[in-house]
Amino acid sequence: MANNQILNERSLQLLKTLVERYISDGQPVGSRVLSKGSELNLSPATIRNVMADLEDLGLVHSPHTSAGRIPTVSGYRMFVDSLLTCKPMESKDLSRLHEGLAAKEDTHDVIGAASRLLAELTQMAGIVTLPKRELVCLRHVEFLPLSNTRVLVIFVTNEQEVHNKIIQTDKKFSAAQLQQAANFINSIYSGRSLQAVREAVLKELKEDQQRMNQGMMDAIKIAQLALEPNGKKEDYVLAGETNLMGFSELANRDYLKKLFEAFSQKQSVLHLLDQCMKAEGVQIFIGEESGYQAFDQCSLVTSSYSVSNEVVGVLGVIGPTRMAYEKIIPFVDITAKLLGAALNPKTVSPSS
Amino acid sequence: MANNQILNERSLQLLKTLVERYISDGQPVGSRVLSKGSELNLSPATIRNVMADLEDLGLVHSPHTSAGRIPTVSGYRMFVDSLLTCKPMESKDLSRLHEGLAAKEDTHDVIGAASRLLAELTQMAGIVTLPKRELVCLRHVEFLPLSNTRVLVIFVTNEQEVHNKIIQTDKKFSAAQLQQAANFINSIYSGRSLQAVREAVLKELKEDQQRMNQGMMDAIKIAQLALEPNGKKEDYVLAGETNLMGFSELANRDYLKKLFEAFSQKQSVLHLLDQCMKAEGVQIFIGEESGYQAFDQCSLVTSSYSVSNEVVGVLGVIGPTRMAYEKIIPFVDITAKLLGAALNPKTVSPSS
DNA sequence: CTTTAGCACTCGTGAAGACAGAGTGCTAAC
DNA sequence: GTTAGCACTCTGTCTTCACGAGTGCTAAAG
Repeated sequence: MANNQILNERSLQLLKTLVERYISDGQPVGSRVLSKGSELNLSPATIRNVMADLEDLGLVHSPHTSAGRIPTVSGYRMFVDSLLTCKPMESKDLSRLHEGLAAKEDTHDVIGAASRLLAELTQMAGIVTLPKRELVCLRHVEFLPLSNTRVLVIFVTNEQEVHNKIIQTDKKFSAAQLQQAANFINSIYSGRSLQAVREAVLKELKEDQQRMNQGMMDAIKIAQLALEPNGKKEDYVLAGETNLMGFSELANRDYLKKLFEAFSQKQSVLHLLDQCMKAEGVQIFIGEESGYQAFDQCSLVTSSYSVSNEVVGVLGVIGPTRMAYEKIIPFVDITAKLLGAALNPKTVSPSS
Repeated sequence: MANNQILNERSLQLLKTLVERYISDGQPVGSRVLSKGSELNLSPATIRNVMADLEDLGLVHSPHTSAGRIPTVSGYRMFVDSLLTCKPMESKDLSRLHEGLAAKEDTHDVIGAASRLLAELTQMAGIVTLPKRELVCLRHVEFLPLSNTRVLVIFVTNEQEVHNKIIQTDKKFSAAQLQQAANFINSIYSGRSLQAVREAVLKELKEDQQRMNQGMMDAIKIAQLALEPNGKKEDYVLAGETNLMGFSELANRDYLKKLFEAFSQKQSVLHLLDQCMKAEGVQIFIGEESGYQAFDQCSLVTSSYSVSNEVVGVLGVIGPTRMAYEKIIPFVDITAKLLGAALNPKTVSPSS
């Protein structure tokens, strides 16, 4: 009965116009409007038959007997995967995007700007993960003594980012000793990616202990502690969450609460975004597909972004399942590319 | 008619129980419950007379003819200022607060923890401003060359905080020159408050140009740029905003949207908190008193917090006007003191 | 076999009316 | 000054009713 064969050209065409119609109006679509709205000249009665088939296949459903149909998650999925015709971005938006991402000093500022632009131009929520630190080059490191055996580690990556953490060493070092250690690390490892440095340091620790003097040993040990995968996991910058409060389909107070709690918990969002990181190109979660209750009324359109051909983060847009996918998808895609470009290290300063 | 004389002991007592009752039940309070609920043995009819007086004075009002009374902003104000009997904190909460603030490495972690505790223990929203940087001691500064004439400035304050910014110098410096400049600044100014350093630097620039060699001049100039009041204004950490979505009096979707927009705009919130900074001790804004539409359904209970007897920030709780002031006020007060203590610089490491 | 017209049926919405409950203001008595 | 009593008012809830929209089914037409 629910044979796929039944999905002939005509049914698909009707599903497409139904979804488009529902996205633009937000009302369940009845057979009458569909009859007039579609190119095919079919009577409402015929359409009703087709709709019944689509309903059997789980692509649409009726909120109640005498309402029109609305797409189910599978319906949206089919629409997005095979029926959608993307619209090019409006040039107004494109130039807004360009100017918004230009002329930002700090990486964090660029990320924040991207997030805000995503929100502003879609009128939904924008989200951008901070670029993965691992793949970024070490430029300079600094160790400062705190009380007892605690050491403040500052490292500068790429051009402009500064990170810091506090480590516990197993013995007490003076400022001078730490300075020396930092000099040593800088001279050897500066310019390599953090990941590469960590691996090199671990290798040193295992293999070549004989060859080194005490100072070098200390330096390596401190470096090893400093580079330990950070407790602070990846993070993201969210913007325009409040836009989501305007959508009637998300208007339920309890649901909104859950959603916003998920945003501030961060953890489930990060997990979702992590999945998107693996896939190249635009990735879409529709409604329940995300697997998180808090998002089952939302869709998430994401794309990973890259710096020097290496995927370092994800950005996206969160909105109600009823969103204008045909505009959002190319928009997210382009924004990801522009962000990657904006983050690309500029002419690196000569190191003297 | 609206003579203050009319506010005799009994009226005040009734206003007090009315407010208490309304705070605990959330329902307009009628003369019958008030008659039973108050110590004074008065009939409902008498109470109605008193209520009419209170209404004339603008301390209570009726949502409609046949509902009870609810306090107005002035009513709350009078309650808070002269009628309130504070309850001591529950020891359970107190110990939760102690343990929650202890054992945090980073200043930012402490602030975050404080904010989360405020939210958790009150079931409303907690807010804490980052400590003012101005009054904090410079410990170490570092200059790194970027491309062209841009210099990355890193400074470490107190024990554990690291800040950074990028400045434009008027000529190009080599890494070595910058290193020298940093050494110079560190040796002279380390240990003084940022504000003091800025003043000293400006003074040097104006007065003693003759006495210095080129290197010192450069160092001072760079320092001056680095210490320029930062574009990044003060900031705050908010927690538990989502708790606010649970209150029926804030349940209006448009209002919630405005409120959350104000939170992410930050600017009006910062302005409010700034006012609280000036006043010692607990400060309260009830409803419209804040002067911001977005908060006219909310109350804000704040207290400034101090490090080494110097006010450096503000913390507080945001909730509906109908909140348990008698518990919240001492709670905010104590939290502020504990936060101040937790931020107090511990035994500073010998700078050997 | 597919498409269409016709019709009875269902469901949600909004207006209108009835009614109980809560609380008031006023008046007159204590 | 305080209280009891009473008429009045307003809200919230429930029911009823009519309406509109849209369906599913059946039977006729192509």
